[in-house]
Formats: sequence, structure tokens, C-alpha cells
Amino acid sequence: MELNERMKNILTAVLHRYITTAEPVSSAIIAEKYNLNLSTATIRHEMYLLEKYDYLWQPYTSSGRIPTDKGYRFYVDNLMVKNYLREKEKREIIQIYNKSKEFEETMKITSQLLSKLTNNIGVVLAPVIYNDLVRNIQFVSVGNNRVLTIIITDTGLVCQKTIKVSGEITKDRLNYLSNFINSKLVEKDVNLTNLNNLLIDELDKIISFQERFNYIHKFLEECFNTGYSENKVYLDGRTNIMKHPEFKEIDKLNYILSLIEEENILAATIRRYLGFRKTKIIIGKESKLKEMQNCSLVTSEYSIKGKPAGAIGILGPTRMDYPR
Amino acid sequence: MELNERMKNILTAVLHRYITTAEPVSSAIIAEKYNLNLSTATIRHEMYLLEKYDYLWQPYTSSGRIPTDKGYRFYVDNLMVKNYLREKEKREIIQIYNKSKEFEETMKITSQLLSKLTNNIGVVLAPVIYNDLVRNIQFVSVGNNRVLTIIITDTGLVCQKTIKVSGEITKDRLNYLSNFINSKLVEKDVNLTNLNNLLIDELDKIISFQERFNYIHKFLEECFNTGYSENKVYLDGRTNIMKHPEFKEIDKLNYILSLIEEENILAATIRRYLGFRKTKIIIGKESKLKEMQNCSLVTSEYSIKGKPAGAIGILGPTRMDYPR
DNA sequence: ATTAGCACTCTCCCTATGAGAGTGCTAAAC
DNA sequence: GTTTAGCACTCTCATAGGGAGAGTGCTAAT
Repeated sequence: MELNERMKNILTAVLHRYITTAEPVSSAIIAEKYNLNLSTATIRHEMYLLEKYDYLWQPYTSSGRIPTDKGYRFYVDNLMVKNYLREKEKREIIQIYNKSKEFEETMKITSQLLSKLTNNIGVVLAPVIYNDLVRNIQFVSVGNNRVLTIIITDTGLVCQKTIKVSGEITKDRLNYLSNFINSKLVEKDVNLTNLNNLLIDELDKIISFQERFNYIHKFLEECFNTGYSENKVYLDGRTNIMKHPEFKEIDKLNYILSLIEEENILAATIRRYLGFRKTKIIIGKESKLKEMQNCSLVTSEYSIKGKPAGAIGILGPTRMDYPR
Repeated sequence: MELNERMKNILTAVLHRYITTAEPVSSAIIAEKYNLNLSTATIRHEMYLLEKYDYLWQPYTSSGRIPTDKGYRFYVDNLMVKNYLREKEKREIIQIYNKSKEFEETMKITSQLLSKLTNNIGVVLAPVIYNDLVRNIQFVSVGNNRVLTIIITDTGLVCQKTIKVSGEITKDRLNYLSNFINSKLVEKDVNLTNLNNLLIDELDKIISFQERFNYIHKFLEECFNTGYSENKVYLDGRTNIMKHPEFKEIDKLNYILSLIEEENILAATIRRYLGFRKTKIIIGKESKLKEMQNCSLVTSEYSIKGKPAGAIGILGPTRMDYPR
């Protein structure tokens, strides 16, 4: 079904109106506020058709119309006019980032910024590092059989993890190990996923049988089996959702709150829809998650040194100021 | 006003009933369920007195009674019988902690555990490290003018921070620095707060004027001015609060949610009430925070190697299963 | 001092009612 | 054929009233 120009205009108007007021939109309002030079009766007729084709729906007979998920989708894909930030806002943002902070700080600030700008929940997905190449690895003994391992990837990220090892390990040994591993890293491109395998292979070649079954081997296994799982999600502005009238109903609120608490689910959802280097919008039920049926997620990938890394986005009601 | 034994019994019964049902308690229920061998009329009379002295109140004339904050306080201080964990639960807990994890993991797991056991929000306040003595300090260059500083305290905690430095700094220099600082640490007891001052003082003595105003000095300043601020709070079970009927009202829910989002405020509140080495209970308005007027916080200090460090606790409605 | 009995109060739920918003339809106008 | 005016119709929402039920407060008897 192809929509004609007039229908598109009306649909746009309905969307715009609904997004700003959160109330069902009547034909009279459209006629009055949107200069389409049409009577309410005509608009009503078109709305009737739009409803028939599932772009709009009525909460009850004879009420105003509300966009369906399909309506939102069509709007986002075809009708929406991008809305750029005001100059002042731009300047503020640049200023914040100029005080270049460290990694974790940046993540936090970004989610704060997003939530502030949009009055929704700011979401920042930390970079996936599994595919990053390992450039350097360091071990620092920190007492109590604990070793801090520091891995530096080619994107410049630093990830750290404290590992408990069984038995004492000397500083010299740690140095020897890190030097050995680093020398191997230069030869090959190794990412975090196959770092473990490489190590075991290489160690087999050079370390004596006895030593291999010694604590060094064990230590390394412990080290790399612990996993550098990084599905971390930075959220900010949780209370923003309470401002939206659609979450006056406890049940809907409950859904979105449990979505927020389960960071893994959220991260997986974002990731599933990622992969294209543009802004993605996931509307309501499209995500197949019942928790998300009343809200939308707008995400955009970011990259570090040319490699896709993580994503930023905002989470809010389906009725969201998409252009912004 | 001294309460007599019978009044205490009735108050206890009302508290118990209200905590389990979340509904105003009538005299009939008390007479029926709590074997006090008193008629409803007598109980009503005593309740009337309890209301007069501000231990109970009625949401409206001729309704059942609900405890006031003062009632809760009296209950908690004088009437409550401790309720220990079942053997099975104990075993489970011990099992979890036996898989000894690293620090951050432990914090998370503890808050999860607390929220699961109590159906409230589990709160774990990370240790304050400012007063810990510094045992060892390490610097690792991680490229891009960034230096990872690792501080190990006498309580065995490891805190890390990446610092951006202006200008390149060689590995040798870093080693020299860390060795120098470590040697000084052996002589004196230094905590994080005065580490910075010590460094500047000591460096003044041994480093030439020129060098002092070189990047080393600057680097160290940057390093220790960045601050190891640790007011981190681990929360879990946020959605638990939705289960409690008192948070059916959006406003009350909003209060507690904003409390949760502002980790600093929560941390400060907990800390303000800390200091005694026993379980603390903060009820409703006692905290002076309007966000907390409908909920209570039960906290208990924990220590690492004999030193008070942080706190664990639970956050839930004022109507809480305090004995548990 | 305690209790039985009863009138009284207040909530909660149900129903009714009326106003108002907005549509759907039809017949007339363009 | 398209658009529009007009009007009956539908449904919500707010309000009020009434009845049932829960629970108290009071009083007189035990």
C-alpha cells in the first residue's frame, strides 16, 4: 500500500502532535494547527484509511488516533526531518569532551549527556574488546597470591583484571612471562579470543614438560579463563522515564525498570541490531522483548581508531522525539 | 511515657501484622491471631492510648492502625526478637563466598545476595581507602601518554587509575619513581590523603631544581590530584521495591528511585549514620532526606583486617521485616 | 478493669448520569 | 469525483449517590 502525499502529511502531523502531547490526536487539532487546508471531515476520512492500513489506531471507538509501531516505523524511515542541535548545545558538548578524561569517565559522562539532552535514559555500551588485537601485556604482583594483568589493545584500550593464583609466583617469573608473551605478540596478530590458545601452543614448544605442568601454566590458564567479559552498559537518567505520562502505569514502568536492571539483556539487544554503521531505531515490539514493548531504543555505533567498538543510544517511550 | 507490658505486646502484634500484610491492623485481628486473651474492646482501648502517644496512627477515622516512625523505632530498639537465618540459607551463603572472587565481584555478589534474601534493595558501600596505609605503588606505561598507577594498601586492596600525563615519560623513569616512592613508604606510615604531600616534600629534597620543575613533578601532581574518590555503591534488586504495595503510588516510587540514582547521597547518608560497630537502622524521616521518608535502611559495618572499611545494608519500605 | 453491644464513621465499590470530545455517516456543495 | 457541513452516535471521564462492610468509640453491664 502506497501512501499518497496528503496521507503522509497527515501521518506526520499526527506523529508530531502525539510525540509532543502524549494524547490521542483528533482530526480537529490537525486541521487547526497544521495548515493543511483540509476540513476535519476530510482528515477524518484519511485517518480512517491510515487506521485501516495499520499506521494508526484508536484506544476506543470515537477517540482520537495514536500511531502504531508501524506508524512510528514509517515515520522514522520516510517522514522524519532531522533536527540538529543548537549551536549553544554543540559548544557545550565540545567543551565537556575537551577536558579529556579517562575511559570509564568518558563512558559515564556520555550517558549523562545523552540523558540530559533528550530527557530519556542515556545508554552507552562499552567497546567489545574480543576482536581487538593485543599489543602488550603486563603482570604486576599485588600480594596475597594476586596478580594484576594489564592488557593493552591496538585501539589503545587498557583492560585490567586481578587474578588469584594458586601458589606464590615471583616477580622475575612474571617479567619473564610478560616478555615472552609480548615477543610473540609482535609476530602475530592475536586478539583476546585466541590469546589463550596461542599461549598454550607456544608454551608447549618452549617450556619443559615439568615446568609446563607447573604453576606457570596453571597461572596462565586461570588468567585467561577468567574472561574479560565486557558487556558493560553505562546508564544515566533512570528517573527521566518517570516524567513521561505513559509510565504512570505501574506495570509499564516495571517492564522498563527490569529491562534496565538486566544489563546483559539490554546489551545483547543493542548488539543484535548493530552492525551497520548508522543510527538504528528499535521500536516497541520489534525487539521481541516483552520488556521493550512500550519503549524505543535509538542507537548509534561508535568506533575507536576506525574499528567498530561499542554503541551509544537513548532509551525512552515509543513516543520519543525521534528527530532530535 | 512508659509503656506497660500489655501495651508492648499489642504494639509488637500490630507491627508484626502490619509488616506481613501491609494493611491497617484492626483490634479484631489482634484478638484473633495473637492469643493475648483480651477482648477487642480492651485492645481498642490500648490502641487508642498507643495512638495518643504517637506509636500508631489511623489513615482515617475508624480505620485500623498503622505504626508511626516512632512506633517502628520503639519496636526495633526494644521489642524486636532477632530472627536468624535458616541452616540451609547459611550453607548456601558460605558456598558462594568460598569461590573466592576478586574485590569488585565480591561487592556485586554481596549486594545481590542481600537483595535476594530480603526482597529489598541490597546495598554495599565500597571501602573508604583514604585512611589506608599505602604499602606499594607501581606505574605501568600503557601508551598514548597514559600511565596506569596501581596502589596497594595495607588492607590488601588494589586501586588502579589511568592518568594522562603531558609529555612522554620513559619506562626507566617510571621505575625509578616507583622505587623511590616505595622506599619512602617503608619508613613512614602514609595514607592516601597525605601521600601527595609527602611526595612533594621528599622530592624537593633529592631532585634538582631543574628536574623538579620538569615533567616528573608535574606528572606526580597530576597523578595524585586526580583523586581516588571512592564513594562507590553497589546496588542490586532495584525491581524488588516494585513488589511492595506501598510503592504502587508513583510519587513514592519516584522518591526512592531518585535516591537510588544519586549514589553519592545514599553513600553520604549511610556514612553519616555509621561509626558504631553494630547494625544501624534508619527509619523514614529520621534521615532528614525527603527521598527516604517512606523507606528504611538497615546497615551494618564491615571491616577488612580489623579496620572499619565500608558497609552493607538493605533499603526497603519502612514496613520491613526488621528481625530478618 | 474488662467486656458485650450497638450506633456511628469512613472507605470502597457499584451504578447512574451528564457533559464533552471526537468520530462516522450522509447528503449537499464545489 | 472530491470535499465539506451537519448531526447523530459512541465512548470516556468526572461526579454524585447509595449500599455493604470494616472497624472504631462509647456506654452500660459484668
